[in-house]
Amino acid sequence: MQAKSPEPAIPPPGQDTAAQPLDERTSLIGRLLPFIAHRRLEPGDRLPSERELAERFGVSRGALREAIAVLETLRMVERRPNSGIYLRAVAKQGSLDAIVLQAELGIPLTETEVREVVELRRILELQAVRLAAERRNEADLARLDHALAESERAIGAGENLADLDAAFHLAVVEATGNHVFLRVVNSFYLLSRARRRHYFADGQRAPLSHAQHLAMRDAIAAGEPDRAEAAMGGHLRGVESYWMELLERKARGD
Amino acid sequence: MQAKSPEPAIPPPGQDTAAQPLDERTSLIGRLLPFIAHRRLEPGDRLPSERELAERFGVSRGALREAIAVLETLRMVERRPNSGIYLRAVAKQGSLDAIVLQAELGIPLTETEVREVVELRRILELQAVRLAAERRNEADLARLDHALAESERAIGAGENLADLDAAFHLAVVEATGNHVFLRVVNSFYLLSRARRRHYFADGQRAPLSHAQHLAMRDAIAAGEPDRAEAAMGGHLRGVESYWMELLERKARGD
DNA sequence: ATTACGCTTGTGGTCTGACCAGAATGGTCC
DNA sequence: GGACCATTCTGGTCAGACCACAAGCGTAAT
Repeated sequence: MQAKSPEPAIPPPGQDTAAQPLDERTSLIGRLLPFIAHRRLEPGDRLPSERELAERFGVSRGALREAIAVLETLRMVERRPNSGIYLRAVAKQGSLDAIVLQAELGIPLTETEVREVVELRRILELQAVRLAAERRNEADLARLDHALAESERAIGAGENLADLDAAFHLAVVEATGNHVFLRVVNSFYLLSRARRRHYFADGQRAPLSHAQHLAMRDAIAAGEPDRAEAAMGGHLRGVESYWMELLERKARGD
Repeated sequence: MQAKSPEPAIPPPGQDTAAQPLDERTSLIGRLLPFIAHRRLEPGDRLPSERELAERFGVSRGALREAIAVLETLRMVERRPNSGIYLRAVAKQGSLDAIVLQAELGIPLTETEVREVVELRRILELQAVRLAAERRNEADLARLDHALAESERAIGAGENLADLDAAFHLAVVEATGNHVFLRVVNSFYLLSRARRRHYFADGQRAPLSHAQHLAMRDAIAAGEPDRAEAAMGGHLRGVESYWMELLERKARGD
């Protein structure tokens, strides 16, 4: 598994900007979201009709409808037959994947969202690593070791560790045996992929992270939830401090 | 907020079956999923072409594409231009909302999924109620009290408490101040809506649940995370035993 | 003035048929 | 055997049309 798309391997490994112009073809949804946000529409407000939106964005109704269907499944809008398309209370009703989609479109998380994601990730992963230590089986350990071996190779080759780091963490969650758990955490990793590539662009971080992963693996293999949780806690603290510094820097004016 | 669609209020309050014939118009996705499952396609396998699928399901290519776009955003399939539509490793890569969608389509959760959802819900809500007790503000308490008042009224009127119960629990999560947290938990409640209506169809459960909610509210208002967590833990235990009994009954042959 | 009816308009939902660029394929030629 | 090229098939997109239905509005009857 791990990464699926080829991708330009590693761009100029300096940084990934996370704010690329999104090609020139800017996916339709990527243009719809700013449009909605810019109009300051309140939840419950009606959007322009499909025909009007299609014309305004210079696409056919079919393409527009496809985009709206996606926004509907993410619970951002609601389509009422013979009536219109209505905005929903995104913060309360929107799905986690709505944020994932925005991230994939290059729209950065707000400061609040960053803090919330960091907090929730800690909650989930601390609990996951405990359960993993209690339940891991041979296949789980093999997955962990495979991810670790791949990481070691990648570090030696100077590759960006972002995806392999994710693979390890997801292997931990998978070791809980709870696949719904895995789905949720996977969304979080998709959410922060761009930023995590930036995180690991600093070559110093990869070896430290890897060492902490090794400690975690041992605790899991030994079946010691407390030690595993402590290891994960310390590991996350490092990542979280990165995020917090990022926010402070942005608060000071980038 | 709470419920959005009218719905027949409360069907014959005996049970909700969770396996309705899905009207006659059976949404296209609701037919696509069984088709994929029935063909025993492995992750990575290619689906028939859009044209072929459209013909097979008796719909236009546009309608078919809309459905595929939804499945793609839920990370169940992957569309590769000029190549085909490919199945993804749903259990590992699929989104939480994919399960929500299935539930809304009337497809019941597997036994494994039920156990996983129950476990994850406990993890999330225990942590949520702790944070709520630490951070709640006036607006949060007002939301909790509003939900409680509505519940009291509904119990008196003999209405099904499912949605108001959800409103209370979501108000607890909202009191954490973490909106991403709220999104995740909200998905869980959407996921089990039908079953929860069945749960509360037993009129005896509503008053007990309400009393437990009151205790939780007090602990949150008092700012006592431990007591709040204990209250939530006991409350969840009741719900979980319902689910486990359901599974056992199904295991014995419905 | 008030009510009841019916037409017009606008909406999402759907279908048809067509074109495009790019991959995948398979054959041909060197 | 390997490089090349034409054909086929794919998703992606478009334009134009029809449908059922809700809402609004005007008219007609009360």
